[in-house]
Amino acid sequence: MTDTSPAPAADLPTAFAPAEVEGTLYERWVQRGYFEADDKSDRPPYCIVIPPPNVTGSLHLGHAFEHTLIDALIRRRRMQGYEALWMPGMDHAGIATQNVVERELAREGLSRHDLGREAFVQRVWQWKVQSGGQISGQMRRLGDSVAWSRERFTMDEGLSRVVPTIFKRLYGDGLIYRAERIINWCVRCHTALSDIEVEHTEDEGELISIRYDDEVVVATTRAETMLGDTAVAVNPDDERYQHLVGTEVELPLTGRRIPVVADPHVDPEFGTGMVKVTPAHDPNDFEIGRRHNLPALTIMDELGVITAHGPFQGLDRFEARPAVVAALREQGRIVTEKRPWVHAVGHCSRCKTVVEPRLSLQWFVRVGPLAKAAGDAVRDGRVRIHPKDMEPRWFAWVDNMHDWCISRQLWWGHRIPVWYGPNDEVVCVGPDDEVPSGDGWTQDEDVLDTWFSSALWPFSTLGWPEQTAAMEKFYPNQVLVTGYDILFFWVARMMMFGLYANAEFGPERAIPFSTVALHGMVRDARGKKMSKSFGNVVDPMDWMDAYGSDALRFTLARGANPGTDVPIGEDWVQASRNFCNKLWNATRFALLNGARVGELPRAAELSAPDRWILSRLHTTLAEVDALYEDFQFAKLTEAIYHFTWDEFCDWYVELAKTPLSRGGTDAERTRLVLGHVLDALLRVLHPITPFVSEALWTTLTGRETLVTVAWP
RNA sequence: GGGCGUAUAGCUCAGCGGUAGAGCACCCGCCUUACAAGCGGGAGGUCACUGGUUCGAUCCCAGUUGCGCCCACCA
Repeated sequence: MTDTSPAPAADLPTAFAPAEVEGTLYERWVQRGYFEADDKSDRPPYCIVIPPPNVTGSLHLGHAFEHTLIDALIRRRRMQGYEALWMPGMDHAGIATQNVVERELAREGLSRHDLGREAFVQRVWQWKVQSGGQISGQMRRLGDSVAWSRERFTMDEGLSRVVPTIFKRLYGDGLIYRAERIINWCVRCHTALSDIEVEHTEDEGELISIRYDDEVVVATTRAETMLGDTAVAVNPDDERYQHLVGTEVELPLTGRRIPVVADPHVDPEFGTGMVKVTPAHDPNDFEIGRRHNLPALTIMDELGVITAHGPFQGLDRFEARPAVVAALREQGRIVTEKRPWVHAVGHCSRCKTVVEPRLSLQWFVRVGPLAKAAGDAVRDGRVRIHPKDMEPRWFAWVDNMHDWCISRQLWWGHRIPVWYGPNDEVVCVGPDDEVPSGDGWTQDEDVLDTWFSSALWPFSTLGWPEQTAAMEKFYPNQVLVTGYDILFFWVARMMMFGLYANAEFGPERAIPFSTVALHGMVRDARGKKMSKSFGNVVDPMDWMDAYGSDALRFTLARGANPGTDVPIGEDWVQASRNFCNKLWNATRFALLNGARVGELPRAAELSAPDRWILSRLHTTLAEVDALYEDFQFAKLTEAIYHFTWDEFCDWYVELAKTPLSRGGTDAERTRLVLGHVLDALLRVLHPITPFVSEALWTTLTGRETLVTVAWP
C-alpha cells in the first residue's frame, strides 16, 4: 500500500447519499470491464451461472436476495484473484411467459388463436424485449457484477442449437421416447404438465358410492368419469367377489356392459373393495387397463368438456359431475349421499386450475439412468449440497423419479425437433440435419418444457457442444446458488443433463457444478410468504430508492442463513441504511483527522487500543473468511456489523480522539491505524455493500477502484 | 399416507452442557471534536409441555402438543 496525501474529507457530506454514487459507479465498473472474465487466464476459475430469471416481468425481492448472495461470492473471489465469472442471462419461461402475454391479449379481447401461432410468438418476443430490459436495469441497480458481454437467453440462436443437439442425442440413446400415457393436463393452459408442475392441496370433495347393479357398488370423487368406465376391479384375493370376476355388469346411464376384473391394485379394505376402472382418465386405472387389455375411453376434451353420452355432452367437467349424480340418483343408484371427503387434488402450478389426468400422446425423458447418475454424484461427494440437511430430500426425489413429460401444447418455447412423415416416419432433426421435405412431412406441433433448456444452462451458456475455451475454463461451474424450491425443477435436471452431455470428460468433470448452495425464500416481516393476494409484496426498487442498494443488499445478506427463509421488513432495511451511514461517518471522521493508509508503526509503538482494534480486526477478518466458505452470510454480515459499530466506532474511534488531539507521533500513529482498519473494513464489506465501500475506499486511498483490489 | 424441520424478549431470529443474545420496537437522559440515520443508560424471557440422562439442560434423549415445509396414482 502506497502512502497517499490526505483525502479531501471536507468533500464528504454528513450523510451517505446512495443515489449520488450508485449509477455512476456501476457504469464505470462495466465500462472498465471489471466484471468480464478471461477464458484463457491462468487464474483459478470461479464461475456461477445466474439462475436465469423468467422474462415474465420484473425481478422481485427473491431475486434481489439471490443476486446479493451470488454477487458477494463472485466479488470476493474476484478480489482473491480468481477468474470470476458470473454468467448472466434469462429464461424464456415457456408456460409462464405465454400465460402473461395471453392475459395481456385478453385485455384487448383477443386470444392467441386470433393472432395465430406466428404472430403470437412475435408478440411474445416483443414482450421479452421489454421484460428483459426491465430486468437488466434492475440488475444494474442492484450492482450485480455479471459479465454482460456473455449474456444469454434460453431461446437465443446458440441455445436454440443446443436444445435439438441434446434432444437428438438422448433420442438416439433411447432416453427420449414418445408414448400414449396418462399425463397431468391443465384444461386452462391446454397443455400437459410434468408431475412437479402439479401442486397438491387437501381439498374437500364428495365421495359418492354408486350401485352399478345388485352386487357391484363402487365409490368415486369424480362421478362424471364413470361415463368412461370400461371395467370394475376387485382384489384377486378378495373372497367376497371371486364369483363376480369374469362376469359383466351394465354400466348405468350408458347401457355399456363392462367386465369385472381381478387386480392386485385394489385395496379390499377401502370402501366396498370394488373400484371403477376408467383407463383414459386415471393413472391407476390406466395401468389396470393395460394389465387387462381394457379399452381406454376418452370422455372429455382438452377443455375439460364432456364429449360423449348424450345428455352430458358439452357440459364442463364440474357441471357434468352433479348432472351425472342427479341422473344416477333418479335411477336410485346413489348409495351414499354426498359424503364429505378430504383428499389431495392436483392443481396447475401456473394457474391453479384443477388438473385433469388425461390420456394423450406425449414425449418423455426416460429418467432412470440419468436420475441414478444425479443421485450418485451427490452420494459419492462429487457434488456437495449445502446445507447438508437438504440431501435427504434430494435422494428421496432423485431415487424415485418418474419419467419426465417434456412436451407442452404451447406456442412459446423450443419446438420439438421431430418430423413425421406420410408413412409414419419419425425423424429427429439435429441443428445441422436436413429437414425432411416433401408431401406429408410435418414438424411436431409441441414445444419443450421450459426446464428442458434451462437444464442445459451451466454448459449451453459456455458454448457447448463446441469445446470452447469457456467450457474448458468454467465447466464444471464452481457453485450453483439457488432456492430450495427449485431443487427438483432445475437442479436435478441440470445434474441429469450435465452428467449426460459431458460424460466424455469423465465423472469428475461431467458434473455441472461442484457445490449447490441453497437459499431460502424471502418472506415479509412477520415471516409470511409474500404474495399478491396477501398484498405484502414489496418491489425491491422501492426500497433501493428509499435506502440505497447497499442497504437492501446488507439486509438480505444479514438474513441469509443457509437454506432458511429470510424475513425482511422495511425497518431492517432502514437499519442497514443506518449502518452504511455509520460506516460513512466513521470514514469521514477519520479523513477529517488526516487518516491515511500507510505502513503501520511497529507493535511496540502502538497503544493498547491500537493493538486491541488491530487484533479484533484480524480475528474478524478470519471469521468472515471461514464463514464465507460455509455460505454463512447472516453470520459473517453480523460479524462485520458488530466489529464496525460496537468495536471500531464505539470504542476505537472514541478512544482515538485523545491521541489525535495531542498531535505529534501519537496522532500520526492513530491516523495510520484508522486508515489501516478502514482500508480492510471497506474491502471486506465490498462484496456485500459495493457502492458505499467503493465510494469511501477510493476517497480514503485515492486509488481507482476496490473491485479488483486484494481481499484483506 | 410417508419424510423433514421448528418451538428462545413485544416482532423477526441467532446461540449454547455450567445461572440467556442481536436487530427492530419500548422507557429514561443527551445536539458530547464523524454520525439524532446518532450517543449514554434501562426495562423485558420459568428458552412450548412432560419425563429421562447428567454434579448441572434452554442446549442431549424419549414422548406430548402447536406450527411450517417437501414428497405421494388409495378410488
